[in-house]
Amino acid sequence: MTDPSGQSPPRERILDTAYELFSRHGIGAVGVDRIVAESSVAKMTLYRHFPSKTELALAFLELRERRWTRDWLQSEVQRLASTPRDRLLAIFDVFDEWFHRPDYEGCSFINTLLEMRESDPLHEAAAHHLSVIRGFIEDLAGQAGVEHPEEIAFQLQLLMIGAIVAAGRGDLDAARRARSTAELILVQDAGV
Amino acid sequence: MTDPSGQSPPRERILDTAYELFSRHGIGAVGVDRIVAESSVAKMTLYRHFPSKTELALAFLELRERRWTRDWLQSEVQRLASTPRDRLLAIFDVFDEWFHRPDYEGCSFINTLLEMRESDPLHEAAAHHLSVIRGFIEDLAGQAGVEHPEEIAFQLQLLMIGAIVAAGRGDLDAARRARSTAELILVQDAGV
DNA sequence: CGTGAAGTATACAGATCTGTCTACCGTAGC
DNA sequence: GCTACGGTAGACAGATCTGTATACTTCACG
Repeated sequence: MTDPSGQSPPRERILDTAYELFSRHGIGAVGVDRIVAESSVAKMTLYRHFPSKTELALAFLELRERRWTRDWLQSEVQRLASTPRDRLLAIFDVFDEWFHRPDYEGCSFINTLLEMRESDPLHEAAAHHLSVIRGFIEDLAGQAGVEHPEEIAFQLQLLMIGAIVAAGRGDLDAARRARSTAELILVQDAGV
Repeated sequence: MTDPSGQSPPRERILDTAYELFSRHGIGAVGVDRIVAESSVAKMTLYRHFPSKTELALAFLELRERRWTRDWLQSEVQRLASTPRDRLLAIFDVFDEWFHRPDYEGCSFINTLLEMRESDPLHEAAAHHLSVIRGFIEDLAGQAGVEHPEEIAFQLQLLMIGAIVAAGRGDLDAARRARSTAELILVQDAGV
């Protein structure tokens, strides 16, 4: 993991630094030079491991999916609730905690999707990572035995995205409020 | 309006061009030089009317509120439906047409909110213009006699924002689908 | 007239960005 | 010991961006 001098290997340091900076400030707003400086690495080393900034950003989005989507969101949802149905609602409890962090950074997938033009590989990648999240919700909905898992997942993700943007505007209680509409959606499906 | 040679005054041409480019490509992605070129104006003329690019972008957001929020969204909603309650739902019909346009450009307020860092005047301005839209929805909700107009407006705007981002990802039917949850929210309020 | 304001055309300063090039260093493995 | 490779340090090319400076034209208005 770490070499004798106590440092992680260069590729790992680069990606870690890119993760911190890209997720906090956005991909476009962070230059390669800053990543090089803050990861204490030579510029040539970065370009040896990642042929372009775009490739580095794609690796960042992959890492974001592992750390944010899987190791945080999915993991917390499963920790907080035990039944699939409760877990669908727990998404909004997890979001509530997230929004209230003093260093709330927003969703890199939404930010990247909107920052990059269509046909940009980063735009496509962000869209993909968002659809992975929807797949996760759809799985939960399926396990919960709802009538139309795809539809439920779509509607819940609308609320999640709306809440994330609202939180970026300063509505820190957006998740708590979105949760009540999420409940409504689940009740409605059960009633059909 | 137009001078003898058939051209609008320079300030108007600049703002029109900025409107087209900023709303389609985002503020950060469009340089002052391109606006200068496409509005057939000298660079000094632009900086005579707008002291900085930020001021020009603020004027663009104001214009966006007039053209998009007032002259298009509000106007279409009132044209399509006659009762306040129907008008709340008509928002999503108007969005449906919007999303299906081949040149769907997204919401400049959301884009700017996420593109600019907090404390940036453009971030604040975008947040303001979004709250104006929520005020419009809240007014309609009040006229519709719902129990909690502020809450209804908040929830409907969550759906609107979620649908706009989903449309940016390619879900062109996001508005039509969001509409059904909007109906649910209104029914729920009526039932309390 | 003739004066001053507004517009034009263009060059330029200064910053920043991505990506490349060169020269050097340390070390692991043969 | 030598070689090959990964990393370092820093300069640099070339593009792009905001904003300014300069010199010329046009035209309304007193």
